[in-house]
Amino acid sequence: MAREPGDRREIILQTAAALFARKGVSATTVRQIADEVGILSGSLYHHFDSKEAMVDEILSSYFQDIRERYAKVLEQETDARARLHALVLASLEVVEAHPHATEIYQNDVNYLLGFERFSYLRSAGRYVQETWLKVIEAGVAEGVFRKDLDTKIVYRLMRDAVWLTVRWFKPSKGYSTAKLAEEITTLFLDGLTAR
Amino acid sequence: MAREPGDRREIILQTAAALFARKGVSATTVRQIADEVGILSGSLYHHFDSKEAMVDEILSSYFQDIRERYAKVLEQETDARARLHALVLASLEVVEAHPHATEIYQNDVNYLLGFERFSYLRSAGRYVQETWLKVIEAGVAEGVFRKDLDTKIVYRLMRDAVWLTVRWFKPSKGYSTAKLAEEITTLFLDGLTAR
DNA sequence: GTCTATATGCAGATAGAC
DNA sequence: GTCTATCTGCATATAGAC
Repeated sequence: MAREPGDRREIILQTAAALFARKGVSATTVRQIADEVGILSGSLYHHFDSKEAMVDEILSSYFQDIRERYAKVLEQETDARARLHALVLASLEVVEAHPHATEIYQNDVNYLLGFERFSYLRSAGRYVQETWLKVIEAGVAEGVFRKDLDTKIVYRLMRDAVWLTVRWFKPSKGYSTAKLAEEITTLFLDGLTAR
Repeated sequence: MAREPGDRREIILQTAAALFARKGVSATTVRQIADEVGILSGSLYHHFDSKEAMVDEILSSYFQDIRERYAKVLEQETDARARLHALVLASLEVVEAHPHATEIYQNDVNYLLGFERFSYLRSAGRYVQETWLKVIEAGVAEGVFRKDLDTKIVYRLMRDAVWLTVRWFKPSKGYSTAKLAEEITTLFLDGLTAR
């Protein structure tokens, strides 16, 4: 199997992402990344300008994917309950596709926002929030969702519950991402109380 | 107002906690801590053995407080719904009392678990999980909570939603910690769907 | 594309004067 | 209890040979 050009670069990026996710960006050294790839640290700079450039590439493509998937959800679904479920599922699929990026963002946003180059993370976060709020507020307006809860608080609770699944959920044959999406949706929509 | 002995130490610890919470433990330097306190970095070592010793003290007292509050909840409440609500409220009160420690733990557990001295964080996390699971499973056994959801998943979703409030919730006159506890409890128990 | 070699700076930490 | 002064090591990053 022939290796594409850019393959090597991709391996470095994957290795770096795994380390950033596990120990944090700040605590991960370029030497550790190089060691794991099997080259010397100086050689990394043939592929990337800096450690931050690696993080940047990881997170940029991450948010690009989120935008695309969220846009599709808004296109395809109209029913409030179905839309919220689709948003949960799309997010879990993003987590599955980019577990390292998700973890890096969740753990290190505060740190990264200290760098000028990562200020776009603010607008990326805002976009996600606006998408969820649109769906939740439409549901409330239609009378499908409760009016007595603060929509922004509902969003934040769902957001943290959904994205933090990255820390403990690994899809398996017995328990798929789709099944987890079902469980999360019914918990938040129908509640834990037996009827 | 006379300053107690140990006051200075406490100020250093608070300053360090705020920095650790904002930028992460690894990215915070002892010099930054010292600067903010208004002394030189070397002087910190009169009060603490190392940077990690500061983190240790912050997190130890944090989990001690959690244990005490959780024990009280189990003592005082017996009804499943009331117990779950009390657990939510107790956790939010811990967040309010130790916002920095909460954030440090949430953001940096993975990194800290890389140090031998922080391995106790594993058992601390286990204790919290067991307490919640006890309450949730009792509710299911009593028929008050649904039987068709995975209790461990329900726990993890609630856990992340509750503890991550530290990132966005600041109690105010118009919106207290108690009110947020109500909102979280009714969302998880009764669901978002209008009836 | 990787290596050798190295610049440069800053990290955590210590010893002893004040 | 803080400062001065400093050790030691490791961090990111670069230049140029191979």
